[in-house]
Amino acid sequence: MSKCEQCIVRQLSSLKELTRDELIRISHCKTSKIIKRGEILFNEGDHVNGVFCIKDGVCKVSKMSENGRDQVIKLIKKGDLLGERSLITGGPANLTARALNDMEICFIPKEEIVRDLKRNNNFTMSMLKDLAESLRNADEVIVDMAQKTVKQRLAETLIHLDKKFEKDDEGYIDVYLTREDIANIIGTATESAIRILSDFKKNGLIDFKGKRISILDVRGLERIAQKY
Amino acid sequence: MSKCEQCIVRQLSSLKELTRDELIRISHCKTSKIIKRGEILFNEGDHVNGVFCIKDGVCKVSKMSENGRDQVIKLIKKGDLLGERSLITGGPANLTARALNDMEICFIPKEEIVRDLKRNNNFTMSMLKDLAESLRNADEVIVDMAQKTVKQRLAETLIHLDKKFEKDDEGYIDVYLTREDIANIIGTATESAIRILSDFKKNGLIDFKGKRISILDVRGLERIAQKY
DNA sequence: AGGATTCTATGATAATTATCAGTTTTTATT
DNA sequence: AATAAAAACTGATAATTATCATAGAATCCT
Repeated sequence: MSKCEQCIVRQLSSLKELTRDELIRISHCKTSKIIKRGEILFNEGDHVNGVFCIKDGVCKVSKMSENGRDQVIKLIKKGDLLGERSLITGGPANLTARALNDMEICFIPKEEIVRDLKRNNNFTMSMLKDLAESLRNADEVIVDMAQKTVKQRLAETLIHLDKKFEKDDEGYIDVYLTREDIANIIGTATESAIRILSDFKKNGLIDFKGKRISILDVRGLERIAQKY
Repeated sequence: MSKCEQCIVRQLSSLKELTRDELIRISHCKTSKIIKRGEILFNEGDHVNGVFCIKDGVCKVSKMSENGRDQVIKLIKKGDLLGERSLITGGPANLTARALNDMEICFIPKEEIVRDLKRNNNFTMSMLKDLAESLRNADEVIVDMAQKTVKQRLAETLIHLDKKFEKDDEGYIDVYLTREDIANIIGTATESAIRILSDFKKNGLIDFKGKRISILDVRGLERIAQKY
C-alpha cells in the first residue's frame, strides 16, 4: 500500500489540509485501482460513495443532454480530486466519468472524507474555496457557451488544453481527444469541429497529426476567441 | 435595527446554521439599505467585502462577455444570499448585480462571515453544500447552453421563472424582465427572444401583457425544452 | 495480416439564428 | 398632457451551424 503523504493528489488538492493522523487513517482505508482507457469510473445516477484521487491519466466528465448528445463538462487529470461534489450534496452523481487513457487512481470511502470535513475546518474551508473557484469558472463557461460562436469556443478550448496539459518533445499536447470529444466540449457537431480545426491548421494557428494537436499561435487563437 | 433572528434570509440560507450569539453579533454590525430599481449592488471587478442578504426584491447577476454582450447568470430574490463566493475566493467580484425592482437588503461585512466560517463548522458545511448544489446546477446550464436550441432554452427559462417566482392574482409571474433581459438569460439576440415569445403566445403556451408573463401550458413547454 | 470498425474528412443542403432597418407601442419625464 | 426616450415588434436578409451522404484513413482485434 502506497503512502498518501507523498501523493501528488495530496499536494495539489484540498487533501493537503489533512493532518498526519487523518492521512494515515485514509492510507489504510483507501483502495488503489487501474482504469483502462474507455472504462467508466462512474455513471450519471450512480451512488459513488467516495472520492477518486487521480494519480495518473486523464478522464472526461460529461453529461447527457435531454436531446441525446453528450456534453463534456471538464477534463480531470493527474493530481485532481473527482467526485467531491456528489459526496457533499449526498445524491447520486449527475455526471459520467470515462477514462481517456489508462488511469491510476485511489478511491477513498465517503465516510472517511465526511468525517474529516466535520472535524477539520481547514479541510472544509479548502474544499469551500475549491468549489467557489469552480463556480467562478463555470460562470465563465456559461458566458462563453451562450455568447460565443463555435469558432470562438474552439479557439478558447484549444488555449485551455494548451495551458492544462503537458507537451511532448514535438510540442504536441499530451491528451488525446477524438474530434467528437472536442465537439462535445464546445457543444457543436463533430463535422463543424473538424472543419474549424482544418481551418485553424490551414491558417497556421495549430498543427495536428491525427489526435495529436499542437498550438502554434496562442495569440492568434486568443484574438479569435475574443474578437467578434 | 431589525433582528436577524426572524429574518427570511436567515431561514432560507446557510445563515440558519449560525448560533444565537453569532447572530446577535451580526445583528450589530450589519447595515440595511434600500436599492432602487436599476441601481448596481456591485460591479464586476469590485471588491465587495461582504455579503448581501436579500430581504425583498429581485436582482439580476450578469457577466459581460468578451464580445460585448451581457449574459445573465442568475436571478436573486427574497431570502437569498449574494456575494458569498467572492468572499470565499477572496478576489474581486466576477459578476455584476443590478436591481430589477426596488430592493431591501442587509450587508454583512466580510470579516464577520469569515470569522464564523472559521469557527462554526456547521455553517461552513452548509455553505459547502450550497456551493456544491450551485455547481450541479451550473453543469445543467452549461449542457443546455451548449446543446439546446434557442427555442428550447427559452422554454426552459420560462419553466424556471414559473417555479422560482410567485404569481399574482391573474397568474402572471411576479418578476419583470425586459425582452433584452430574457434574451440575455438564454444567450440570444433580443429579436429572436421576441419572436419566440410571440410564437409561444400564439400557440397558447404562455400569455403576456408587456413584461407580465404567465405560463399557460407547462407540459407543452417541457415538451419543447426536451424534445429535439 | 486482414477484415471490421471507428474516426476523420469533405461537399451539398437545410435549418437556425443574427443583423439591420424601420415602425409602433410603452414608459418616463417635465 | 406633451414630449422624449426606451422597449417591443416585424420583415428582409445574411451569417452561422447542423444535417445528411459519402469516402478515405486510421485503429482495433483475433
